Amino acid sequence: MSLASLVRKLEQFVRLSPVDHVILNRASTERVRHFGPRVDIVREGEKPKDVHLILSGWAYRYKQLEDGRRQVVSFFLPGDICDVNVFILREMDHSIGTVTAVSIADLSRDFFDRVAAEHPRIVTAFWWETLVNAAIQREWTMSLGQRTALERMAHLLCEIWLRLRLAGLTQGDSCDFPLTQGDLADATGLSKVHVNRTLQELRAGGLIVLKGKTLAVPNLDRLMRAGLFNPNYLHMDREGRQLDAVGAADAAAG
Amino acid sequence: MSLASLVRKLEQFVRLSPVDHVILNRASTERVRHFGPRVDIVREGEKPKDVHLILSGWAYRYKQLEDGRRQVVSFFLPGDICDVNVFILREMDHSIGTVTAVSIADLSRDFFDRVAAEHPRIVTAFWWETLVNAAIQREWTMSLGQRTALERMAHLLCEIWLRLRLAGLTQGDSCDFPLTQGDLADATGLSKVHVNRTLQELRAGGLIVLKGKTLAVPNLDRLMRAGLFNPNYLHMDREGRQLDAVGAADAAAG
DNA sequence: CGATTTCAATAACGTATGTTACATTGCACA
DNA sequence: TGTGCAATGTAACATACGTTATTGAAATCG
Repeated sequence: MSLASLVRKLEQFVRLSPVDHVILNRASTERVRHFGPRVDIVREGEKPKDVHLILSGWAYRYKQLEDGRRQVVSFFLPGDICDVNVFILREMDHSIGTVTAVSIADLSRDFFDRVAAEHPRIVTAFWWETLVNAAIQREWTMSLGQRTALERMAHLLCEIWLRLRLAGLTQGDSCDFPLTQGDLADATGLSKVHVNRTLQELRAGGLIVLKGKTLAVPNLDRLMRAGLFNPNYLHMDREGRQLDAVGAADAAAG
Repeated sequence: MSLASLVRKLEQFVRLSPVDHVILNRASTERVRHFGPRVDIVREGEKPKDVHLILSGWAYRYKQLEDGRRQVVSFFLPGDICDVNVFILREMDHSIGTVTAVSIADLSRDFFDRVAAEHPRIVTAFWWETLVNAAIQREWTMSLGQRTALERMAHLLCEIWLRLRLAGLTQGDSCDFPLTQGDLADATGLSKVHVNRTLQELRAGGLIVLKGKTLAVPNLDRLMRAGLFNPNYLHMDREGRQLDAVGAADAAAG
């Protein structure tokens, strides 16, 4: 639909010039594609051709073993960029599939070359995106290696919540939440049955309200404590600006 | 000691010019520091100031929970670069510690700015490094989420083996291996006891010979099968050049 | 609008891996 | 050249989570 989420997110970190806005706007309207829900956008083994910018909808990156075991290795929310500069690699080592209907803009190699030469702020912003995604992946490693099922689930929900909030996609204490328990199982490395048990436990503790495709987080602090969640790895701050300020601004705006 | 491993590795992917070599050589001799074994180089919460290039020795990145649970999220081998452009972030979200004695070269922000402007090959090579590290982190997510203890351990050993080989640090079918079972436990998310059981099982199957600080892999193919290891994620190939060619060249040279 | 499939919920039972404890080996250093 | 501490090895026991199966509730669709 729009690149509002991307701009909102990047501007938490760097101040973009009016020209930068024009550049990003053009890049995100030129080559747009639409996909249905539960469909593959990119398959492991393919030659990466473009960088994908999620304009709307949810998607995930996943890997699969020959025997069918499947791991979701990251989620893409609106405003996320799949992988800056992937096209220098020969083939994809993972697949990307949609959760909901998704609109993406394809960013070409040329686009990046031009940006690199002429728009240093955007370059910095993209490096920020790259480094944060790396940090998220490390935190998932931490979760899968050390956190219990309950902690892991709480942690994941906190992360998604904060990322949505940064993109301007939460309303008060609730948000759209299109993931099934199967998706959560693939992302947390738990069985579907145990995901169900774990969600029940979070509900019983009043930590989440999850019904249909809506998630509410009545008390983020408590959920964060349950997930041993330290938001530092999301690097949602510019010099002199704290995470709380972001949240407060959001609350005031919404 | 030297940047031979870095250059060897990068040149598997891009062909660097003589000038590029000079640039890298200067960068890696200007500001060198030495550390003892089992020491922290960087601590979570610190302001990142430089990018670190490992000249010699092994190190790891790790994260820790308040109650002490600890996860190694990646290993650094000679020739590895810790995180291109980290200095744009406000604070480290993880720590870096040494396994053995380590020599590192600190690469400054200025260095990257100059390289970006004048040495496109090096930029491409650094992007390759960045993308491969991201792919490795995803593969660890896969391992921790889906692979059994045995598969996980076999997979990790394959990965380390191939990375060492690419850096020119294997001799025939064996290599230095300074990790303790405790390190392996922190990296695989298993207990030390189960790491021991798992190594015994790999030994019993003739998949590894691990004694003292030396690892031998008598049959890489079998170890790869045991770990459900697909080397694609390491992207050890340039157009028209296959992984096998790399291995063959190495065998011939060694 | 009924038919069909997907998703969520729950129960009974199984197991891979964790925990605690202690013995043994190896290696750094006095 | 012992002596002490870290690393490895092993056993007995505990448990968090997986597996299989069944049911009901919601979406989805012809």
